Amino acid sequence: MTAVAQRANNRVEAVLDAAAEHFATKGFKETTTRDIAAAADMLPGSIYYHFATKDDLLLAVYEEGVRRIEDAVETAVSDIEAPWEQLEAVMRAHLETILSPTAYARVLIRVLPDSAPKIAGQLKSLRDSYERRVAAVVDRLPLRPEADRNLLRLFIMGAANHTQVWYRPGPHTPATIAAELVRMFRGSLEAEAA
Amino acid sequence: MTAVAQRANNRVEAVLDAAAEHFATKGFKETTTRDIAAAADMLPGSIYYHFATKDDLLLAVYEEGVRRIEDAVETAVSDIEAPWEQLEAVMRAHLETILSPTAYARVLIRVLPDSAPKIAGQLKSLRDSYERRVAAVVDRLPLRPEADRNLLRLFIMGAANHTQVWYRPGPHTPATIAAELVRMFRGSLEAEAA
Amino acid sequence: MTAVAQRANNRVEAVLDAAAEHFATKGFKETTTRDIAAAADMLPGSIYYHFATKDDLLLAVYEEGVRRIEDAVETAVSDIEAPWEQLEAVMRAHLETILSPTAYARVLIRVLPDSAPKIAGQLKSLRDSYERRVAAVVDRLPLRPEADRNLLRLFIMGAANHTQVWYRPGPHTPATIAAELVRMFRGSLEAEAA
Amino acid sequence: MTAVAQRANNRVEAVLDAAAEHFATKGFKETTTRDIAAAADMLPGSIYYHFATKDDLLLAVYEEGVRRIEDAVETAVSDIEAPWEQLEAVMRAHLETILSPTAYARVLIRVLPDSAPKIAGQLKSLRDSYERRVAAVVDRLPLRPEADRNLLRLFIMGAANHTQVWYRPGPHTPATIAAELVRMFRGSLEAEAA
DNA sequence: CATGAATGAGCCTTCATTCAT
DNA sequence: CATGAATGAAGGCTCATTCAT
Repeated sequence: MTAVAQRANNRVEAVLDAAAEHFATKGFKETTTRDIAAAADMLPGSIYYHFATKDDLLLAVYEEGVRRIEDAVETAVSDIEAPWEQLEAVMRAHLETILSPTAYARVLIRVLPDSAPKIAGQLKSLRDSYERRVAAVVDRLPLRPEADRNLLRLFIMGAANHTQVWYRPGPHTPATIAAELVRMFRGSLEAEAA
Repeated sequence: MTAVAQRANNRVEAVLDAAAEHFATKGFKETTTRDIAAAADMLPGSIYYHFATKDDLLLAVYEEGVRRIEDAVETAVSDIEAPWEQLEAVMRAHLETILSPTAYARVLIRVLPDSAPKIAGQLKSLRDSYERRVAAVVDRLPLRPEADRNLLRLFIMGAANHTQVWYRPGPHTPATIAAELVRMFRGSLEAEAA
Repeated sequence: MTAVAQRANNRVEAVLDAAAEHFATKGFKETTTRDIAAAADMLPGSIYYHFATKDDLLLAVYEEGVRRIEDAVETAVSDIEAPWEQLEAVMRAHLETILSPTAYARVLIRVLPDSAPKIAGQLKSLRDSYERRVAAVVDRLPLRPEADRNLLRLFIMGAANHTQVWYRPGPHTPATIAAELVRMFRGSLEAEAA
Repeated sequence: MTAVAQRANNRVEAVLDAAAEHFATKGFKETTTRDIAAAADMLPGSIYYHFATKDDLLLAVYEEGVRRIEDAVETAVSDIEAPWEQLEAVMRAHLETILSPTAYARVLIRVLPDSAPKIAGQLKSLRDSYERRVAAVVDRLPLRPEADRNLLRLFIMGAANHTQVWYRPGPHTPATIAAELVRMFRGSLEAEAA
């Protein structure tokens, strides 16, 4: 990569970082393109050299967010075989990602797809893509016959994402929260060992 | 109440209903005062006869929303003594309220307090007020010693509120969801009977 | 009409007048909505209370322009029976209208339909409507058999509209120009009297 | 001319061709410098290596347009002596040029001088230069004493230029149109042979 | 009580132009 | 010669809010 291309990438990334940060913190509508430009140390019009519309910017942030959280999850899962331990690893990676100061994945939770009606469909697809990855892990869990696997997934995701509202650094860490979360469900739902 | 005052109230309520509906469905920023006026069958300026600002409208909706959900919970809890059954009743009332087409309480979940920075503090207080009511019910649960009561509450609320994103009328109802939700946690956390 | 409605109409007309004046003089793209607002003694946003878009404004001006020039032509033609005299009357009315300081009809000639791609079709329809009215008059002319009626109409309209580029008040008036114009074509094209 | 200078000329010509094409088709304001750059297979900034401003580009196109149409007219007129036949040859050359897909001369008709206020004077001069050449031909016509030579010229030019609006390839060609046009005026205006 | 025209700050976006490389 | 990232003024449009009636 040439020095020029390097710098170019840096600027795009700077814009993207700034956008992610603002979207995650204040919301999509609440963020102005001027906010983003200022945070990226650019002038208002300059953003549009790199992104055609504000919607496109959100889409790019979403894509990067999904890439990051899927990567994190994939890595976490890679060398774990036991289903419940796998779920815990996933939740730990999930929480670490959506609670990290790096904003991309936080946007996935904070900004609802219909904040940008024109691209709502694409945003939903991105969310779904990730959700399916998590579902695959849930699907491997050995559950008591009467358990509703679908509800389990929805409850767990709801509980996990809600941390974004209340979590502050303190005694609990993403890791301990993930452990507790999985433990609570596992206790009632795990199939009896044969 | 005089007939005139009655009519006045009707207009205020019409505005409030319209605002709640739109806030719950599209979000605060995404809703224009014109949207609300049109839905209340008024002209744009007329809203300001009843409410000084758009923020005030949101505050009023929040207040009404808290009132309603607290009422629902209070009623649900009133003649149940057993702690876990009480929690289930609370969750049932909670879900029925935030999933009901009547929009007030839905706004509590959908619209984050910092959508309106100037009144964010007041909005948070209102949310907290309700959250404390639920906490009181959680506090009565007999839990195993190692269980984290605080996390339990946050997980449950997260899981419950998340229904707003995925719930569609179908085989599950707020009642069955509440039952499942409480059952899952109870199984792992309930203290052994003496 | 109430006094209020009267004032309202006045404001709409003021906007329309200002828009017509600017469109006719500087062109559509070259005119800013701020120009129009200033000329109508309003603030930039105020125009949008009356017209949804700048395109709509152009459409309204076009409509009024067609209405005026068609009225003028209709009146001119009404009590004349002789075909060539009728054509002269039409051309006189046409020239008086497109050269008058009142700008509406001038816009029809000056602003091409594809200045506003989204409404180009509607603008063309409006032009065509008028063009057909003129064609009806041309169709009544008794011409030598070898004459091309269609070309005649196109030449006459071209010559007439071009006055907008060169005409300045002076010895010639719309009336004398119309007379000359028709005379030039009539001499070569009129069918021999039986 | 060196090979380098040759290539340089090629680039200038490419820009000019692209500009002419776009100005003629969409208008001056409606064309962006990016449109032109793209059509010339360059990057946005590169145009400015060859032309200082967008206005300069228009000026250059105008100049080339005048050069071409004057050349065409000069050639057409060169070996014809009879005045009316000369006029027909001029009109044929004129129409062929302003209707040809090669865009330079089309711009002269399509883009009004005050599209670019700063150079409007120069653009008008260029137009006038050509107009005078045509006037010289009209001046040679033997006309009846009462005919207005000036109006004749203006009518003819108006009718001819208007073809740009309505002409589509079909039964008529520039040549047949020119013939008809001159015939129509000649019939009424030609002085009686002595 | 309500109106509805008007406001004006501010938003997203465009685009001719610049300039370091 | 050409690049391409960046500029910054300006444009069309939105919308919470005001106010005379």
